[in-house]
Amino acid sequence: MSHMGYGCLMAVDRDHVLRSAAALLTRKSTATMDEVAKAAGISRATLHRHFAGRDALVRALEALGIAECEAAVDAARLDEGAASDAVRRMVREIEPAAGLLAFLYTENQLFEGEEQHEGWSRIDGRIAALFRRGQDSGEFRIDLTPAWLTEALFGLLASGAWVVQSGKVAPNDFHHMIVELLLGGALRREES
Amino acid sequence: MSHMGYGCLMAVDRDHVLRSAAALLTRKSTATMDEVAKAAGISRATLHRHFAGRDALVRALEALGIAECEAAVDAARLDEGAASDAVRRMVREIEPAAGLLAFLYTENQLFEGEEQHEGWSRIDGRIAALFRRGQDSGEFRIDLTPAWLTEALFGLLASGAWVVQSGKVAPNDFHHMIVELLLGGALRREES
DNA sequence: CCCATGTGAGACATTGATGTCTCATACTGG
DNA sequence: CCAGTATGAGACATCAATGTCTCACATGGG
Repeated sequence: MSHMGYGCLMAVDRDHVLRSAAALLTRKSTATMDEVAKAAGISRATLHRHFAGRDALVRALEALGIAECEAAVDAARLDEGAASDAVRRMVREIEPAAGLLAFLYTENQLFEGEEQHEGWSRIDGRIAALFRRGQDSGEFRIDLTPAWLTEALFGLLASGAWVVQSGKVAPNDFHHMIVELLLGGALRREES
Repeated sequence: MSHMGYGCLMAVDRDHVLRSAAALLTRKSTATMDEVAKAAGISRATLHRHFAGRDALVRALEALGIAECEAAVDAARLDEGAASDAVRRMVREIEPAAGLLAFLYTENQLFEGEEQHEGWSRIDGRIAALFRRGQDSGEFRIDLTPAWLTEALFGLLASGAWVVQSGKVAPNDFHHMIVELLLGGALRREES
């Protein structure tokens, strides 16, 4: 059926375009629609048929980022085992999306007055709940609020993505850098 | 003398415009030149007489940020006393400029191909040297590189500025949040 | 074979920000 | 009072990105 074929093809292409745009905008956040189209291997006309304008593209990327974040949070099983292990699993799962996250992180600074997507609130809530669980179990310190720890996590993910992209640190160190700084800090531990 | 008066007045006004622009762009990084002018209480023509274009304005803001950072680093006396105390002093000194830093932090993501200002390299180097000193003295752990700790510090400063601006945490908690997370991490300490 | 549909290429107008210019006005020092 | 100067207001051109449209081509199914 033409309708079936149409829908499937569009979906596949749309996803491919979205991935290409994410990869490009992660590196150059001011890329033109022409550049985005070229990066995806399609013409600007076709790009505009998929996403009616740059705004729609960014919104779609935001939705993709939210979906990947939520999937990562699901896969990390935040309510199982030690809270610190859950944090490690989460960073591990979210690492492939760190570049996209970094792009959306700065892009969100533009959405000044507008309310942010509901999906972010949900993800923020789930991660904050994990930090709160760690505090209740005595694993995490209580003088750093869950809200701040959540924000700091996203900030460190963005910083990590950029510092890896700039070549200052090896991609393999990404997970260790983020997790160890977030959980353990820079000070040397006496124990262990 | 007209020349004297001219120079002095320009300098004062220029600094005032720069501060206003920094305050506005910290909140709305995409503000128009008209908005910047209005925020400074001058006309767009006069703004353009001080800074020939948005690019020049951003460069001037970058120079201001570098100057304030360097002054903060100087005032913090990074090579005196315990490294962790030096970090605390530095964050304390740099806190007033955190908003401007956050703006420049995202703005630098646009300068893709271009080489960054030499001033940043100097500041990065001085801060990285502090972390290295802390490692050499056994105060800091050695598995987190000074380069990463430096980048993470700037990332946390930007995150802290935004989270305070959004009202999610109190401004008074800024210093404690940044320093304690950077130095101690989220895990509870057994000692002390 | 023929038609439908997606696509690429390009022309064209629009829009928003910006750079530039002129002119009238207010102030300041001599 | 007068000259010099900075300023504000606004007009105007420019420029880049974008939205929109048309047309030709290819491909795939009936």
